[in-house]
Amino acid sequence: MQNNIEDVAKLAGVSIATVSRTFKHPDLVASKTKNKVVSAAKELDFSISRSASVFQTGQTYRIAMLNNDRSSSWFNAEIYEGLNQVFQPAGYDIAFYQILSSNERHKFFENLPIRRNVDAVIVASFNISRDEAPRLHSMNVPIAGINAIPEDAFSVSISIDDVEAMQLITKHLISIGHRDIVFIDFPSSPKTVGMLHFSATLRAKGFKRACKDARINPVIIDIPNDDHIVDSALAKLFALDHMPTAICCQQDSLAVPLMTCLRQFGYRIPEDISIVGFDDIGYASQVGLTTVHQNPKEMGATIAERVLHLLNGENEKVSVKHEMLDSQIVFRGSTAPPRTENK
Amino acid sequence: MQNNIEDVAKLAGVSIATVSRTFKHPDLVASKTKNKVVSAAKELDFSISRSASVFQTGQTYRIAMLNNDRSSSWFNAEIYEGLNQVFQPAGYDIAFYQILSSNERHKFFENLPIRRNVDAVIVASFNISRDEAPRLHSMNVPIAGINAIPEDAFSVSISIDDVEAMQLITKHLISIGHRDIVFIDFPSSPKTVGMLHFSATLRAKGFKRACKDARINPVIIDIPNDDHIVDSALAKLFALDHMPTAICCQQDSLAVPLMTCLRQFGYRIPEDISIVGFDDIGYASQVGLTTVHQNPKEMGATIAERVLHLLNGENEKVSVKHEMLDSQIVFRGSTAPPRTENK
DNA sequence: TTGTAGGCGTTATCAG
DNA sequence: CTGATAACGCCTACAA
Repeated sequence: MQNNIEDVAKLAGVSIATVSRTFKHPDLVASKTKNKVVSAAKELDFSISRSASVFQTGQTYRIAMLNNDRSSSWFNAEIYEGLNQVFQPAGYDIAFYQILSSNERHKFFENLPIRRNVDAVIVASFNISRDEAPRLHSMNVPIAGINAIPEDAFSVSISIDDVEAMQLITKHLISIGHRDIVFIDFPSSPKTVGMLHFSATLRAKGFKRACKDARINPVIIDIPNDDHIVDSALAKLFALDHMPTAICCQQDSLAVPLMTCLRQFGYRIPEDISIVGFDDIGYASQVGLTTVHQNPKEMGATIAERVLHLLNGENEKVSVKHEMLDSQIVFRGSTAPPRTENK
Repeated sequence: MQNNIEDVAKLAGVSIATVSRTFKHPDLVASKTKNKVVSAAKELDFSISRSASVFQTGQTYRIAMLNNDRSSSWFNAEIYEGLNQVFQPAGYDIAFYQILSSNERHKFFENLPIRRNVDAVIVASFNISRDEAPRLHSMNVPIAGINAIPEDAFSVSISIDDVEAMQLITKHLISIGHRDIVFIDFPSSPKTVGMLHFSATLRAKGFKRACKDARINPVIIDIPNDDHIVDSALAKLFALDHMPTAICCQQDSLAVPLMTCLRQFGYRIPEDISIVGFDDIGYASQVGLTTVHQNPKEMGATIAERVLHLLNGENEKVSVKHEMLDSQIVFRGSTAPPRTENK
């Protein structure tokens, strides 16, 4: 049904080796021969079968991306896009492996279904444990980390400093006069204890540090990370004795709708309440949210390039094994000095 | 370096055929033998090489997803997640092909690099032309459509009725008394003329129909679909003689931040302005946006299941070739009768 | 229930 | 620059 390399060879009047070379090493073939082969291929609607060549070369041209969240989360979707941008042209496919429960996690590392079936692994935003790292490395392929720890578990890695970033943006609030600040956190649910996500913990830590430095008592509101984060957050905020003058959100995806809802209830932002987020998702700039910028798409693309170098044996091109990106705060209209200053 | 099936066979004291069967057809192997093989495999850290078995069977276990937008757009990320949810457990990887320019598009269909290299193609939210359809089908694999036309170009397809949905939600505004409604559209830019996206066109059409039926002059604002949609929209709105009493947005991703910004400028929603969107992204419920619900994740999963049936030759299980989903409007707090009614 | 052996389509080696 | 041929690792008749 599908024409193979032999059919093309026959039609072009050359050997199959020449056909193969025409596509894999065009420079080794006389251009006249090349033309014959190419037009024969076109006539027969022939393309090289990746499965066959991949099998022959021993590579798989598949990359695994490991994560414990939905592939459609802002962070993952951006990472995926960055990876794909680099890997796709190089002929690699990316398989997204979602590991939700610690049970799934255990099974995954136990059986390692990707062994021999991927050329590299990208671990995105989770911390792998002391015994999982060697397990991954036993596959003998590059293991890359994006916002993942511990760094020394990876062939290459890139991350932002969640602690520092949240500390800095909290300091910003403190600098302009806020002392009544609430941090809204998504703590680990029982289901996710010991699970992969850790940025949350680090960001809370950064908030606490900034408060401690300023001798402020850190107020932290815990809400479940589900579809009702805004309702939960509002409920807990309204339950306080008084509204804080500033709110620090774990993520923009909470801060953005929270802004809308607070305004709906008559709170002016930033006059009555300042609010900051974390991530700099597209909406943040549109609604004027002060936040910490990160660019997961670029992180994905960067890591993909490094991994590609490793796969091509160009290890010397990977000058940086572990890159820690600087925190960038983006100041927009959602923060201002507290009104109480005017008293 | 990596142990192959022969090593396992040797260690387990069986033939390679038995090892192969242990993994592919466990029921054909005596459980005692199976145990030997499994433990030998575990000892040698062996897994079946997908590349090799895939090659042998002639399948590729890769699925192509074609689209003309970023893979990280809400719609695409959701579709991908739905597809992956079904395809991943079945052993298929999904490769996302982004076709941005009509030049890329032409090249893609000309060379069809995925020929022989994918087992199925998923075409998401674009219309393929009369000559592209047969080209795709010449690959002899299932071609599936999600929000794509023409329906008869696909082996299976699923879509929502963009025209009807936008018509209905516009009617809702009209029913509660609005006659001064603006539709904010992202028309085709010169770059994307003849390109893949068509929902935009259909939604605008639905709006116009509803207006026509009510003998209202449709007011349509065109803005470029870039990173500044909210600014662009606001600018054009403020440029009107007067604010409309209701705004119809092409997508929630415009409506959500627009709500925030309008509130910031003192407009009360829904008292001063009603606003509706389209998609029902996560934020829509959080900020209380009346909108048209669609669930691309589910659409992806549904199509993936149908495609899987086709791939398994279970054609009889695919009872519905082309499914048109009902439009569902979700009424939330962003719409109310216009104030002018009170006059 | 298990073993033998041929073949899947390509690439790489080596000779010409 | 081109051709012949041996792998690559697994799967599946078919035979035992």
